[in-house]
Amino acid sequence: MSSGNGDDRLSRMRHSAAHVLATAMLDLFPDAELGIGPPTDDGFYYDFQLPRALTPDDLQTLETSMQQHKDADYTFEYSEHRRNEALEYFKAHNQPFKVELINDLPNDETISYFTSGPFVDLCRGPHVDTTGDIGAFKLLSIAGAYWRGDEHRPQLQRVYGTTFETEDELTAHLDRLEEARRRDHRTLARDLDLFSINPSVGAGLVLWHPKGARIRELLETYWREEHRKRGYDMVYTPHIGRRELWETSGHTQWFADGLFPEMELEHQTFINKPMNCPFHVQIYGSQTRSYRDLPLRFGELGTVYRFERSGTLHGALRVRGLTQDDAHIFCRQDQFADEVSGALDLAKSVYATFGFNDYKVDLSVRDTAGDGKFVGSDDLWGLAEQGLIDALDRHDIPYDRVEGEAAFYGPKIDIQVADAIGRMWQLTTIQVDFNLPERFDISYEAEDGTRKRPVMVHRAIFGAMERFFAVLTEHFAGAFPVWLAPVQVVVVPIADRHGAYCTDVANRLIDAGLRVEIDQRAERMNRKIRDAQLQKIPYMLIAGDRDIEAEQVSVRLRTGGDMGGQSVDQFLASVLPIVESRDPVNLGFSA
RNA sequence: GCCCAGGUGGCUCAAUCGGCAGAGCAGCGGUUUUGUAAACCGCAGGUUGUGGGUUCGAGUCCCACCCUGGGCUCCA
Repeated sequence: MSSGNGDDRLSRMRHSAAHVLATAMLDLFPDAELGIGPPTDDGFYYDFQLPRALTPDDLQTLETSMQQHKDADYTFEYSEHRRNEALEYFKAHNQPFKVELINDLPNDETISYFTSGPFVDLCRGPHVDTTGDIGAFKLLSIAGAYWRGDEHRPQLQRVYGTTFETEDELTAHLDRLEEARRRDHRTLARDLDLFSINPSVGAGLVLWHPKGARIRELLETYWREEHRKRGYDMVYTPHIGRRELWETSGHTQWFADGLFPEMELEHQTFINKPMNCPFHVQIYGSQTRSYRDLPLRFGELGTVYRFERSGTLHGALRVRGLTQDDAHIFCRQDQFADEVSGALDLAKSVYATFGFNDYKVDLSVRDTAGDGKFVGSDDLWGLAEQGLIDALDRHDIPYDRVEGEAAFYGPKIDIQVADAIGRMWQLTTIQVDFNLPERFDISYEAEDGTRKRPVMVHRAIFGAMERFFAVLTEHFAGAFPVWLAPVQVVVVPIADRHGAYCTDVANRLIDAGLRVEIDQRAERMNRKIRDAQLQKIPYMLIAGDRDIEAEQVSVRLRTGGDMGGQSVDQFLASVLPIVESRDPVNLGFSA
């Protein structure tokens, strides 16, 4: 079945390829039990229960067999069947998963098969006409997957593959996968000495090395500047706090799975904070607030700890200790749409700074079912949702409404950005919360002298420093913009006798505020250039006899190319403006 | 957590049937003083993830644990 994936020709091909994969699998293992085999966004998979674990060699065997079934050019034939007949057929063929699927189909649903040569599958279609119409295909990987995504059900072996109309398109897709591997932040982090994750420290806990830390510091400075401009006040709060605080906030109830174990100290129980909000609420509550004070915007780069299951950890993208670029805005009900709008504005401005030109917005709301996953009254949820919609409309931002994905305390806007090779990353989240103010009983004194409840907006723009840094690393493939590059310039003396001149050049650049290294190693210039290239240092300034004679340096860019001789002042005049403007791509020279 | 695949100097990898743990890069020492992506010679570097077991003998076989990776959202 391909619902939700479109019925276009490519999806039909992929869905059909999944059937051919199952055909080949039954050749290899006649006893294979079939799960499901749908098309996906860029390929297809099929799940199987098999007598033994698949090996990478099996993929080759399966591909060869698939090619034979494709060449046989079987017609995909559609047929309809009565429920009893279908149940008997799949029972007789020892396909318990198919039997379960049929049993779960609504009574009025038509039960249909698609037959292609020797293979019959319970399937709604659609398919291409014949197996020969499946384009260029390739099997990619084997993975475990629970039947119906439920960890309490049997685990099947999933084979992933992909299909494109032509060999060229398939090759291009495989090249994209290769490009993604080349950009992997875990590899780049080691090669560029940015951060490490060390089992003796703990899984999911990031150690920032000097170069990574330098980038983080620059990101944080930028973040603080942007927030101060927009009326945020910075706060700091501790890493641990009393458990009661989290009981009040609801985290011990609603977020229990994510909490690190408790610590007992002098008859009090503490936990590592999984979120910063209760602390910020305490700061709000530390004095009587007037309607005139609102909105109050408290920002913090707050490090929180969340227990993530070991299998879900991934480099710096998914970790157990993360620093949220968090803020909580306390405002009046009539202000919160403005505040959400302001946060959207900030997000757009931040994306532009990093060259993220494309993004997608989800509005996550409650299930209509509700089913006890959410707290708070219907009225408040309705108000919150309307405020988010108003803010999105004000920016003319299109969005998808996602039912059931709201936070337990309120609806939210999530933004995914597309990186340089088109992959989507969830960064920003903006959440309205009528619940915490209630639970912590915070208020402000209104114009009419009554006590009123403020509304809280939680929001993170980068999301978390660890994750954002990983995304940037992959987005830029390690070639960070000049303003972020840990080392912006390396000065390369051609021979030892040029060392003093190079030191002088480097000092002038450092005085101008650039991050500079001199490569004084007893290596040839070619080697120094190669190493600087591999470190993706934006500028190499080379100086030998000719340069000293002309009181110049020879400029080389990491993008390749000798820019020729320049005076240090000329060089600074090209580079300083792009550092100042935080240009995401420009190196300041036309190559 | 679960399934599968892995874990051998800092990194990338080798080691036949269970029989002396090896190479390149990085590092260190020396020689070379160089014009736009890797100079040359040498040295050092290991409790093979951890713990246990089998064996005359374990990187290799068995058990447990830890960590890393691919997945566990797409529902005929």
